[in-house]
Amino acid sequence: MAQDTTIYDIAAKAGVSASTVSRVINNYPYVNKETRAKVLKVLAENNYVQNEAARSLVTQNSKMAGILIADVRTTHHTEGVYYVEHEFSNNGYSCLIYNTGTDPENQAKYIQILSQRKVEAVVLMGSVFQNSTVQNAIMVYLPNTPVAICNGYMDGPNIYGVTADEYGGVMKAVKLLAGKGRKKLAFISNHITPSNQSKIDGFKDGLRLYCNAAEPIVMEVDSGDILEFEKATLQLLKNHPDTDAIIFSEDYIALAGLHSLCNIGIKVPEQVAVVGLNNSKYAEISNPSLTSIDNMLYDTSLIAVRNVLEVLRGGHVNRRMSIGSDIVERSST
Amino acid sequence: MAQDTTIYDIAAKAGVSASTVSRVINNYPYVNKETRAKVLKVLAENNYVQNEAARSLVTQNSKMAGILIADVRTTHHTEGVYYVEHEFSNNGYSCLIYNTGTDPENQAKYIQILSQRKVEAVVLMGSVFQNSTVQNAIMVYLPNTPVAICNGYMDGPNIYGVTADEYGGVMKAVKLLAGKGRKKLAFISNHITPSNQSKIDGFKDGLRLYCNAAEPIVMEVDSGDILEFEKATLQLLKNHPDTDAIIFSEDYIALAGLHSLCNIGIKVPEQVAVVGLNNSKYAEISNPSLTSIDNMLYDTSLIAVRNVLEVLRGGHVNRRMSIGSDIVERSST
DNA sequence: TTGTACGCGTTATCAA
DNA sequence: TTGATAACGCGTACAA
Repeated sequence: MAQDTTIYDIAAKAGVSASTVSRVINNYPYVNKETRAKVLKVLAENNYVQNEAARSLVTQNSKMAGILIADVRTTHHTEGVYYVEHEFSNNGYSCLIYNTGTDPENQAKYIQILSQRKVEAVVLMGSVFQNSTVQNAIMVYLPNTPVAICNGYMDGPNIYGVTADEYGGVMKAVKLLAGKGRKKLAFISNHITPSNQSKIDGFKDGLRLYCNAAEPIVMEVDSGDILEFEKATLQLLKNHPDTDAIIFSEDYIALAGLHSLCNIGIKVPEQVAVVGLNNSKYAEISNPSLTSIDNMLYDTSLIAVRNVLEVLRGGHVNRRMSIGSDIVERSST
Repeated sequence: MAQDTTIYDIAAKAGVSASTVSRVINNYPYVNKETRAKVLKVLAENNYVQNEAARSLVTQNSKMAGILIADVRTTHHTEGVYYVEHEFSNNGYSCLIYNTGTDPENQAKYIQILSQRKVEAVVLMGSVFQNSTVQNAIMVYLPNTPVAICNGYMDGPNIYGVTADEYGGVMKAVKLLAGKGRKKLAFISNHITPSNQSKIDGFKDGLRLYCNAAEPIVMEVDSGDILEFEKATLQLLKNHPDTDAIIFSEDYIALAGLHSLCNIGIKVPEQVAVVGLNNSKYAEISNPSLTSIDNMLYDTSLIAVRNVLEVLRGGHVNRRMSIGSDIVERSST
């Protein structure tokens, strides 16, 4: 905040009224050509910029959108933030971003903050936001604001979910591994979100279908420390030495697993096959490169933004969308 | 935007005036205890939330900060965004984030947008923003707003730079490699930013000091495609088959290099040592784990925010700060 | 084609 | 301790 020049200052210097200045700024048709030129000149000379707070107040639209993410550092949704911000930006919206953590109460707090900031649309990055506390906060504080949730679904007249079929993706991975003769498959997951739960379900159902209903070995490790996943991998092999394939709930932890396997001299994929999930950019440059289930982050993110933008335009959008999820085979299987 | 309840609605329901409601909301002292209780009750019953736009307009402070980053997907500053947002949030500020790309004109455009949104502080993530176009835009559009630049420096009364000593960090790496008997060192860099330039300078001066002024082999690859860096690594070895150590300007491209070396059967570190830069979380789980120069992203990000927050509090802050940069040795050297 | 007057939802200054 | 009233900077009927 400074010695900001207002439309009144401009008006005075141009010898017109404030409303005329406003008309010029907003490209109103019926303004005298010379008047417009004169005002534009003064506007430029003074580096005038509109005060968005004032504009918002009278027009009742903030041209702001909100992005909520648990933690930009650790979730693969980080890249999604780029697509979402970029698309909003291209449509004239500025994005407020918040790292909310995984606690529903805390997440709900940010829903309220978004309402306070009068954002016109919201995108929730990831299924961590798929919980009743958040759902309720939306009902109370943002009942008329289109809210999209990436990789999740919640019931609500203004909530638009778009999910990747991770359940089916993991099943495909199981099928692939079974087809390659793997007998003893395991699954290692981090923090249980709805998304991770459906991956686990896909794993179990996959075993039933493709592995003669072999007993599902599933490890859940709820930790932010990557070392814990290296330990878990080793522990898994200690408990089940005949494991010949491991599917991880995320590429990042698959890489950690790969690292610990390599450390104890286990050959990948000869002895143990490894599958990640996200198809992140790190999967293709790891050693060995990582076979990964692609949960279509790019597509789900983009569809999420476009859905809320379409709703803002008054269009109709399906409240629940899902897209297929493929597997990208590389050297680790 | 909806059927928002205002302080007038609350006032009416509580049987008091709007100003009293405002006083309660803002915790003014001289309000009758029972009046306050009554107002608070009505406030809660109606899920009242303040309109920030209106508040901003009269108080002349937006409680918003701006974060500019070239591309959250591809710069290692992504993690910095977390620290910056988190710290701002803890101090009551909401963060507007924009992906600006590397074109100075475009970056400057966002400076203007930030001014329009009346942000109270700005953090620029990375030395890509260290250019005269941005510097000038700040002078014109944000002359009184504290601006911090992470890993860079620009002259200006309200610009606060904090850099890691990457020059010295790379020199240390050269020293380490020379100490291990490496004779033929090379450096591969991506897009030339001021930061990358100083890394290259450190490389050259390091060779002069520790490698008997060996001729510096430097490759610059300006591409967003990671495959180009794999190719560059192979090309380097073709042109200089006796290369026995490569320093990369970032971990991510070092990992790509590692991958291509591995692919053609070159042993790391036996035949070629590899050093990355950033000390990212991927360095410790790669195969082999990656020796990396730590440019203190956590520290520089946090110092950047804290500097602008301190300025907002009226405190004095050095406009130019630098912190040491260490090397973390792992299996790749 | 232009200017006047009012309102957006708050906080701040007065008087009472 | 409380309530009018006037800003904050802008957009927009309405009148001219």
